[in-house]
Amino acid sequence: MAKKPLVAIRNGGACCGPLRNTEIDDSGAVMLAAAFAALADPARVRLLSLISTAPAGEACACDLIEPIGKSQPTVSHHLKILVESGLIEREKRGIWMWYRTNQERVDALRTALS
Amino acid sequence: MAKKPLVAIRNGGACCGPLRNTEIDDSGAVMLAAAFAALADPARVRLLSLISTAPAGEACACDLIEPIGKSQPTVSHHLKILVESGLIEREKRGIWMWYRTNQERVDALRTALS
DNA sequence: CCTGTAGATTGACAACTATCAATGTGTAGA
DNA sequence: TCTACACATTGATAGTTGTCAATCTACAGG
Repeated sequence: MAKKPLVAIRNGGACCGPLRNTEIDDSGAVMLAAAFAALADPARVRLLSLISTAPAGEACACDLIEPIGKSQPTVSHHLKILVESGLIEREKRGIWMWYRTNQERVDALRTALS
Repeated sequence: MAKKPLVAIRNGGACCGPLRNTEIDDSGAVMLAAAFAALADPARVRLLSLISTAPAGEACACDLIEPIGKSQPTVSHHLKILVESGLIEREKRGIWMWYRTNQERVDALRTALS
């Protein structure tokens, strides 16, 4: 039976360092996975995009329902998941609910993919 | 009944542009959501991390089972999901299966969060 | 060929998710 | 206070996901 080499045969020493420098521990993985799960639905990806590109970085819930093309409770449900993940925040003004991104959290995800 | 202003009250004109410049369309959102779904489990986040930080950017499946702490079929299942998402690739050499990241796909995710 | 090993696949089940209709809650105008 | 509105919450249901035991496939050494 062949013995597995300790290091991959390809690129064995000459080239490129690892694609990431930092190993992700277990609790970090749980947090990252929860954030990625919040983006694991097309409706939520589009909601984050709509909110991020909205004027002044804020969007009213009333302007998010029609472009998503789902029922109002369903859009509200997706917004709640995004809020609970920390990727967006919400604030009530009058009868409208305004949403904006939490850029710190989004950046944390981007950093994890570096 | 109050009339909703066309633009958010906060930061109304003076400051900062949108957090993202590009609106994400529906088919793009579906693809992005599928990729994020592949990272929506702590085991898969750790697998991607382990593979990315492995020497020469490659890791043997046999070295991935113990650190994940799940059964061999379960780890194989998670690796399959990552492969099908396009975030990692695999190659058989002898009796071992070697995994490496598809950096182009990972970068696409990072760009989407910019 | 036979045998041992690496790891993928199958089958089953419990846990979770997306969706909508119906309903509840809080706000503003009359 | 009554009414209309914006949006959250509830309840129900169909579809999806994570997990492991058991099994299958392919490779290498003898």
